Parts: sequence; structure tokens; C-alpha cells
Amino acid sequence: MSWNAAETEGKILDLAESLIRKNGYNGVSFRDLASGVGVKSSSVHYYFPTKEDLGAKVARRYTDRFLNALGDPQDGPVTASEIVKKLHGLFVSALGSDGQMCLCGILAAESAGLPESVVTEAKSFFDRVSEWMTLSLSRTEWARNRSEEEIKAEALSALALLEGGMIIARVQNDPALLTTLRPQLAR
Amino acid sequence: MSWNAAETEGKILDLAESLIRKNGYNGVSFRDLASGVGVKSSSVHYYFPTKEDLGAKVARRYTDRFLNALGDPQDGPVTASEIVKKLHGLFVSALGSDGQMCLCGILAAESAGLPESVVTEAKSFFDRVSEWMTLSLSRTEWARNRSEEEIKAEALSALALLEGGMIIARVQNDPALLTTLRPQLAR
DNA sequence: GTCTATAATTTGATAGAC
DNA sequence: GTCTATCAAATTATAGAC
Repeated sequence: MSWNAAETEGKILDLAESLIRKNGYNGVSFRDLASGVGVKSSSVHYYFPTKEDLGAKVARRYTDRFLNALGDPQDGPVTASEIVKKLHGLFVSALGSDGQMCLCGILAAESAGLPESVVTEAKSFFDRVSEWMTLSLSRTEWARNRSEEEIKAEALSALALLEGGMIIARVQNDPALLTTLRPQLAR
Repeated sequence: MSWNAAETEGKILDLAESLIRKNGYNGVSFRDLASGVGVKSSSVHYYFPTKEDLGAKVARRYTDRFLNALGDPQDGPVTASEIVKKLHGLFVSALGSDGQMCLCGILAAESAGLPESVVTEAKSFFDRVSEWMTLSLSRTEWARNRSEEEIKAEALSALALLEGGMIIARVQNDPALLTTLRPQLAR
């Protein structure tokens, strides 16, 4: 039946996202995915002809969901503090209890050796989240006496702080560390 | 002759560091190292019996050099701004013109799937640099009316901002981006 | 859509000659 | 110390039956 197809494809995407966030792109194999989902590796190739194809689709889906969770900047928080809180909250819940990295963060770290389309999708995550932050901040009182460059720099530094915080929290095995960084974001 | 041994071992460590920073731990093979250095892979195993052994030694050497470049906190800059500038400068020169990641940053990102001793060494980098920052900042005027926790949080957030900045600079293919973040460090 | 079977390559690692 | 030779396992990917 047709819903089986979509279910297998979805399961593969879910597991691929989880495993890449845990081990990185080079730390995931088709057989890991196949055995985890309960099919053979040739079935994974049926949905995703190449690993590059799979990686790019996982990254695209991740970014789409992330921006969906952020919501429309025109209809979001109106203070800089609340905007930053929203972004921070998404990263904290992404790190979760099992210390999973941001998918595009780990892809970006590995990017020098990754297939082109995967890098393009990882880059797109930062472009889009950065744009969301810039648009959101632009609507606030905080932005009144600040230039476009200052606002963009603030958006970028918030993202950098959160990505770096995830990395450190993970290696220290201390998810609470990311929470600690919150006061550094609100200025 | 004996100096040949040291030379080969050093070349392997140099190349391993460079390749891990580019592709991550899982993106480097013994044959990559061997061909790059001009020996056979069995010779690489002669110096480093296992990949874990090699990874741990590369990380340890990287951290030792990094702290050596930072210098003795008792004998360093005395203003918070200069301390932050020194750390920032090291990261900027590490990123360099070819966009290489911080070795322990990429190892930390991959850490969930890495051998134990490699993770231990990556963790040690953040412990030691964080301690350097905390000790250095504690000696400044800036620290006078601040608690131990506040100082540690500042050290940690500076590190997080720089690691995250490297990641984003790399995927955006824009090393200057890390320079942009500098004003966010000085408070 | 999923399977079996398999190809072609790469990987980490070892044994033993020189 | 470096080599040749080799191994067992894992990797991405394809062909073709059901």
C-alpha cells in the first residue's frame, strides 16, 4: 500500500537526521539506516539514490522545520529579549536530553569534505535563520538607534554563540551549559 | 638515521591535524595520511598502532600548542579587552586563509561517536582554555565586582562564540566573518 | 517496494621480509 | 623504520527476481 512507502521514507529521514546529528555525515552508513529502519540497504537506495541526495534532503527538511518552529517574523515577539529567547529555546530543546547537535552545525563543521549539495543546504540554514533573526530584531525598540550592520552582527553572533555552546555542551556532557549561555544573549 | 623517525612521525601528526580539521575524524584514513607523507599505511601504524591512538595524540599536541601560544596568565594582558583580543586572534589565525576548523571544535562536534581517549583530549582543550580565560579575567579590573560564576560564564561564552563563529565562517566560505564577531566579545 | 546477490572500493589492522 | 602482501570487515552502489 502506498502509505507504506511514505512511512519507510519518513523513517529513513528521521533516523538519518538523528544519526548525522550524533556521528556526523561521515559517521553514518546506508546499512546503519537500513538495519535501524528494518529494511535492506538497497531499499534505502530506492528512496535516496546516493548518500549526497539523502544528506541534502535531510538538511532541507531540518531547516524547513526549524524555520517553521520560529514562525513568521511579522507575527512573532516584538522585543529583542523575547526574540532571542525563542531562538535559544529551540536550540535548547534540539540539544535535548541526549545531547544531539544542530544538524546543520555539524554539517557546517564537516563542510570542507562534503558533497556540494549537502553544503549548499547547510549554508541555507544559516542564511535563513540569520534572516529570521535580522527581520525579527528590526521590528523592535532595541533596533531603533542601530544600523542594519549592527543588527545583522547581533543575529550572527547569537547564532554563533548557540552553535558553539552546543558543541561545548556536548563534549562536556552537560546540556545545562547551553542554558547558562542565555544571559549572554540578551543585551 | 634516528632523525628520520622523528621527521616521519612529525609529518604524520602535522598532516593528521590538517586533515581532521578539514574533514573531521571520520573523514581521514590511514592511507590518506600515508600517501600524503610519502610512506605506506603500515608505516603509519608503526608510529600510531590504532586510529584512536593517533587521534588522541593529535588532539593533545594541538591543545598543548594552543595553551603555549596563550602563555602564562600570570604574565599576560591585564585588561579584559586585551585578554579577549588575544584569544580571538588565535582563533582567527587558526581559521586562516583556508578556513580550517579548530581541531577540538570539530572533534567535539563529532564526539558522540568517537573513541573514548579522543573525546577525553577534546574535552581537555575546553577545560584548559576555559581555565586560562577564567584565570586571566580574574586578574582584571573588569572582574572586581563580578562573581566567580559570572567570570566563568564569560570565559565559556567567549569560547562558544568563537567556535560557533568558525563553523559559520567555514560554511559561508567567509573567514572575515569571524573578525566581525570581535566587538561582541569585548564588553 | 523490498528482497537477494554481488560488484568495486576503501577501511583499520597485522605478519613477516629487508 | 619501511616495505610487500594480505586480511576481514565495511562502504556506496547496482542488477534483477519477486
